Amino acid sequence: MRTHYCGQLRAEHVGETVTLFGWVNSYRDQGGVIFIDLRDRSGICQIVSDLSRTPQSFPIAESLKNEYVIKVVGKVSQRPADSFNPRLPTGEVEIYADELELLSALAPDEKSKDGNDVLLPFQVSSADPVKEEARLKYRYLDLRRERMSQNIKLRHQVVKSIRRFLEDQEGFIEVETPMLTRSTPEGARDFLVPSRVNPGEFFALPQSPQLFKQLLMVSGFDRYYQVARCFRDEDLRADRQPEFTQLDMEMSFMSQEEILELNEGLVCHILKQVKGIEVPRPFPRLTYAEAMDRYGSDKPDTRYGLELVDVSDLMKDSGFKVFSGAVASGGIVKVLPIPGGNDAFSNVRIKPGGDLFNEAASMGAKGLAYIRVRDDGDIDTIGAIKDNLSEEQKQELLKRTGATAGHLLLFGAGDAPTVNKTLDRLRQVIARELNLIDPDKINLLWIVEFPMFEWNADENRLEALHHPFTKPFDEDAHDLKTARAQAYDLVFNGFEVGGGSLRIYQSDLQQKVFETIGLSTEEAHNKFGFLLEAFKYGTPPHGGIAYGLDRLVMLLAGEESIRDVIAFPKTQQARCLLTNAPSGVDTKQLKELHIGVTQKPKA
RNA sequence: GGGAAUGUAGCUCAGUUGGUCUAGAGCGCCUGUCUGUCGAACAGGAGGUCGCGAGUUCGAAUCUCGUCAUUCUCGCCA
Repeated sequence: MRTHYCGQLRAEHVGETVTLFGWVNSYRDQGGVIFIDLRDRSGICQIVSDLSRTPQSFPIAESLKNEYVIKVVGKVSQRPADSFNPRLPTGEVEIYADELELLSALAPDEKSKDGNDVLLPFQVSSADPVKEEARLKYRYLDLRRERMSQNIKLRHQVVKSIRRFLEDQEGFIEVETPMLTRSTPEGARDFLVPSRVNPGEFFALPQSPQLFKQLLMVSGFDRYYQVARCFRDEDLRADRQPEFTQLDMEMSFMSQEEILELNEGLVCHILKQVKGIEVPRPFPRLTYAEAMDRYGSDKPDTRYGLELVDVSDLMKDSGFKVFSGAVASGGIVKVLPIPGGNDAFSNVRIKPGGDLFNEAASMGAKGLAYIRVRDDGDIDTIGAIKDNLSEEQKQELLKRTGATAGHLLLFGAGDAPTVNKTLDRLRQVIARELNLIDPDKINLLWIVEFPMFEWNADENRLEALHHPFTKPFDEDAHDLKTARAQAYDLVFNGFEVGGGSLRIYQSDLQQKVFETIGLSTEEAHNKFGFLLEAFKYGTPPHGGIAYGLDRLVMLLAGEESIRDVIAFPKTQQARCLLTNAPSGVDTKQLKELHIGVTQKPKA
């Protein structure tokens, strides 16, 4: 029976006989004495087998290799003073192996000639980078490595601290909701699951437990939470997987203010418990309008400045047609002022074909105008701008953008969404290049007062920005088209880690919202009939929030992809390299499900 | 669906304008030496379908086209 984890042993254990189990992390044969670094999930400790002191374990010690699984029984000893290892928490002690038992060796390499070679796809005990393909194929080995092991343990700590806070401190009740549910309209594509029992019909995997958690409020649970798996069949990104985890919450009888306050408490609790970090409260807030104005984004990274400046009014009468034309056709002109940008960014990079130009173009910008402020305070730019800028306009521009010698001003001109997207992107690219981002900083802020709706040009209609159950501010309810929603997003260093809203609980208001997005009563009943029905029987005012747990843990772990905080993630092609899912299935299975497939699966 | 990067030994990479490349290095692996190492050291050794398939060429890791995989990204997605 194991008596300790490897990483627990300290000087206080000297003299005790311990039994350890673990993997050989590294192995150093000195001839007459062999050192083994034994690893388990808690850490590493040094095992010694000595020809003179522990002759009975020596032959086995000699036969060990990295990643063998062994059992060790031995006495904890103080290390000789000159061989302490300060890099290991257990570095003051070592265990003399009275007994060594090999529990599991490595299989020999098939290509080995004498059958002696063993082969690991990559080194477990080293932090050297390994290509992601190999890491995913041999994920169980990748998870043995320090980095991933830490990340998964951190994830556990985060979830644990969430449960403690919500359950013990705030009285939340965890309720599970179905994984087999019905296809939801709006939003992302569903993963469908055929029903054998109901030929021709399909379940959908939940994109989120949204409707169920509202029903739980109708049921009177008052405070619900769930660590919920969600599924969306959309293309992947570094921060998007087809299955991901939300911390899902819903509360009754609380105002937006109260909900935000409780959630600040939650997030602070997590940071304190997991990282030992105190974050000042209340978190800063930005309205959606202000965030778009100052940063061009509803999830701005506020760890650095580089704020945008709207100069539409200044440029509307400009002789430079790109600017005046943009304003005349209802668009805007905004500036990204970059201190020191004059030296840092060459014209080649800004002009067509340059990387900054390409960044802008990828977001839909047609061009990238610029002004350089020289050391003597005069400006450099293309003739078309310079010739059409009066001295007053020039001075006003410099004043408003705060531009001084050495500044580079990058301009976005056109429709507001494109300008904002473009300058938001450039802002991020440039901040990274100029090292303006302090990686140790944690900036949390709420974005509030989202608009209820957003124009969908493709479908030529208004669309709910959050979802159609979001409650407008009471004072805005008379004109829903322009109303602000009681919705909020939590932004963490430029990532949206959470978002939620108060929900509509009056059917007449809900009806009006459906009308506004062009949803007929009949359609609404087809899609959400069960929810609307539920609301007939006494519905508490309620609201909630959902956190992207993977993103939150990613940020806390300092990783750049949620794949690095998910034990078994998918590749960007939505495949699992470990199990080789998805795969074709037997025609027998398909027949039972009443499914015909028109496409042959990949071999 | 579009754009981009990458793919050479188990891993990480180098490989110039196509020509001693009969493809190298570090780590790992194998054999050996060594009684205080801890990124062990030292000596020796094995290990390659240059992702795959066509093409150009006297000659291709290198050029062209296609294809597959991994990643980033636009669209998409809250």
